[in-house]
Amino acid sequence: MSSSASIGSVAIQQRRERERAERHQLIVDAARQLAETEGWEAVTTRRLAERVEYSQPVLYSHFKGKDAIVRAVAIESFGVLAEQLRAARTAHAEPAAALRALAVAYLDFASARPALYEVMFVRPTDLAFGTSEAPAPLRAAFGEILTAVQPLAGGHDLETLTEVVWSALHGLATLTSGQRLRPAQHQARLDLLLGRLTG
Amino acid sequence: MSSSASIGSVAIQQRRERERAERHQLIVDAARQLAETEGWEAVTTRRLAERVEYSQPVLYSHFKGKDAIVRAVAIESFGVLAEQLRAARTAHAEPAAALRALAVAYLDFASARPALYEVMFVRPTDLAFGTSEAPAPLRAAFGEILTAVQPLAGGHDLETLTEVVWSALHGLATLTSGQRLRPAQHQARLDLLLGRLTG
DNA sequence: TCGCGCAGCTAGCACTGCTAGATCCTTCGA
DNA sequence: TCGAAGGATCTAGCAGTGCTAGCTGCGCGA
Repeated sequence: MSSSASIGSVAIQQRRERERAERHQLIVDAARQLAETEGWEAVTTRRLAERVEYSQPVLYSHFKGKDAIVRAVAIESFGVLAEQLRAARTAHAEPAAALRALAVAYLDFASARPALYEVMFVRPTDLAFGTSEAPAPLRAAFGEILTAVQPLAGGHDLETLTEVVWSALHGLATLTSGQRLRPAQHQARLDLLLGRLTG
Repeated sequence: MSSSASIGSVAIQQRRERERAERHQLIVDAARQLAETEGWEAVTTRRLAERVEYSQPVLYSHFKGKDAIVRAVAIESFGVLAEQLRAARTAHAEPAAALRALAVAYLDFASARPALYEVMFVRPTDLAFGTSEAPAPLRAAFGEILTAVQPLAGGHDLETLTEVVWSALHGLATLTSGQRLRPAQHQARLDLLLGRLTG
């Protein structure tokens, strides 16, 4: 029966694509998990292959190289961050409170998930940012900050002010993670920053 | 003649120590030069050894490991940055102008010498910072920012405000270097930041 | 001038990212 | 039902990494 045979081949191909997609995600998950528990220097192709219970070359049938795997983790993480920023922002009606909650959420993400923050913002990557080619989760994360800043922009250019706010948060996040700021003054710094930038 | 012999041995030992110190500096210079021209991924022990015209093991008689060489470059660079910040700050009598010049000098350093800035502030290192064990050039660099901020601190805690200013500059520096901010708005961001933080 | 001590080298280990080529298993057509 | 074709997967290996054990030969002191 040629008809059932062709139906079968389509179903089989679909199943294969589904299995491939699952394994693709398995690799990304393993990389993220390994990085979060042991740091990015522990993420090697051999250890990754061992985790997903396949040989190394399989990784290269899914990704062009190790960098592409790391990039996939980064893009996924932008989605997580965007979601958390949104939750924090929308939990407050008052603009100043919303921005503050968003800022706290941003810094919490950076300190709670340093490996993810590192690969998203610190490690030099060729991820497009400003352009329209930037991945959607990435634009979403920036959009969250922008939305929170908007009601407080006053006479300033919204996008410029957003860039400044983001830069300051990023600076606080990375210097804090590098233990270069006095931990006890964490909240005082944030208060001072937000009070001055959007007072 | 035992006296001349012992004098000779002292002189010889001094010469050896001098030569060792010169070679020590030669290694640090080679590492810095290699990093600035080809990036830190090009700084390998083999290429470094080739540059200084010795075999690899010689590096390990001077430094505990590759990390120690990189750290030496970082510490040296803190001295350079501190000097440039000082020059910019002392060139202006008016406090706001002095702080602005210092900020511009900071961002210029980051963009003109990205490899140095990276190893000083971006790469995760175990360099002590807040403590008194921090290397002198490192404390000097922070002190320059603090001195420039001081006249404009107003009612705020000086050290906290300095940390915030530094964080914001650091954020601008790293996000700019990663091409994540709109280049054309560079000056607008700095104006906005300084105006708000120390207005 | 001789012998010692140590500076510096050669060679190699265990690891890295990545890939060529062999192998086996699945699927399809006769 | 069976053989052949195709592709998915693995083994083995390359060139490079940081680092070190152990040999060698030179320079100094007596």
